[in-house]
Amino acid sequence: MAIPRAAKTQRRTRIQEEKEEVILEAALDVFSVHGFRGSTIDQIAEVAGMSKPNLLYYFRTKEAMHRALIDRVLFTWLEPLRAFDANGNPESEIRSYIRRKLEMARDFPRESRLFANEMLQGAPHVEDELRGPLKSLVDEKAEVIRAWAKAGKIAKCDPYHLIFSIWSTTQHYADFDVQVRAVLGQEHSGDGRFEDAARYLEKLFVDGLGMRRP
Amino acid sequence: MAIPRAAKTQRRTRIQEEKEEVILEAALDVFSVHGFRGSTIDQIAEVAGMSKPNLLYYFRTKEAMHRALIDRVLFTWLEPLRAFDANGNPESEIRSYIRRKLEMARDFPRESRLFANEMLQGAPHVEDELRGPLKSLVDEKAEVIRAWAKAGKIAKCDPYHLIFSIWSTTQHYADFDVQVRAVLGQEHSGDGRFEDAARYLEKLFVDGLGMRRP
DNA sequence: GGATAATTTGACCGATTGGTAAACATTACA
DNA sequence: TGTAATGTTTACCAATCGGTCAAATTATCC
Repeated sequence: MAIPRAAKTQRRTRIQEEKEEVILEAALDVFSVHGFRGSTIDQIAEVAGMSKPNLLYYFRTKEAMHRALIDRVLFTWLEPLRAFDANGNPESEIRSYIRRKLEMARDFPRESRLFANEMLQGAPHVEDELRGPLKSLVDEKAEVIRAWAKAGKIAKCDPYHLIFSIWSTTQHYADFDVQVRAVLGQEHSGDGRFEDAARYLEKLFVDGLGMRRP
Repeated sequence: MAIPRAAKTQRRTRIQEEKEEVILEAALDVFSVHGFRGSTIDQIAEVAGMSKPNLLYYFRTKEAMHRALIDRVLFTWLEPLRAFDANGNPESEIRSYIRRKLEMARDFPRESRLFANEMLQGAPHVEDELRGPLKSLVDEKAEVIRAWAKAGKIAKCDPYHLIFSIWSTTQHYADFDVQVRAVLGQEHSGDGRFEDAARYLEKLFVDGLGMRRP
């Protein structure tokens, strides 16, 4: 008797772990490009190289697949912000945050697009996470930045909009990759644009925080 | 005999103009949220308040509707960049460009999201426009910025990444509106966040271009 | 090796998809 | 006002959608 998701034995089989991995990988491919509504189980099944009913054996619904994907990605996505250190040097913290975010845009563009799609649609599946854990984390880091400004370590600025602008500029290189490539032309077809962006953005934000002034 | 899109007489009827307007308005509502694949003709028809076959009388296919929408929006969307004046004062040009882009994010968020959706999907419908007209316009304005830098009016910087960063930061307030609202909390439920963003971004970029240094 | 549980698949279902045909209603214009 | 063109709707189509079911196959463990 087939009981999906191993309801009988609480432990997950080796096959389960492997197949769920394959499915989520395929789902990331599809969802990140077409969004939730625009993606079909058949598409994902084809990318995953298995039959549709087989997919539905591991994830009972399309929503369950999307949910699992979002949950997994959400945590690792906030990793760089979490690593933002209150005790560190402001300039190097800002620099390394930008660098890390750009590396993620370069190495995990699908994850970035998955979130972008979700945001564009009004975050119907993750609004709670935004208002809860995300807001808390941002509030905490905003307080750090505010404290730096109060201590005279950096110029005064709105910490929330600072964070927004770092998010948007870095993720832009993942989400709008086609546009960036089209505008830059084929001479930047390698990963050079990420290094150029890193140089430009680090300078922009460091100067913007007045950390380079005497 | 019904011939779609007035094939016989070349002129467009009053009714045609009105209905096509209504349809494109509804299509913008739907496409901007769900993307091309995720949107259905029935959805658009319901928003437009007419029957599905009636929609298809004016636009023969879903693609034709999307195409017409993109074409119309594309032109007005680049308006602010076109207005960027080589003979103007660098600081005020940058400032007003940022302000204009933020106003568009505030007043035309659907148009912004429509493009964002298209970019996320790899620009399957507009890649030619990106490589052609868009790239030309950006190349032209980039040259202006480079000339300013050479003349010592602003600090040296990569003009392409400067433009990218202005695009991304401003459009962020349209495309990621849910996230911005969630993080800022409900006390910023009005349009105040746009004014805060304008203040922050103008300062960031003006400082970044060294225009405030002695 | 055999029993038992876990996995996989083909056939199928009702709902929804983009789109059509033709009848019906309305408008514009002589 | 008559009539031809334009506009609208009902009924429908084949394809695809998310998802189910039972049967077949494979892995696991004693």
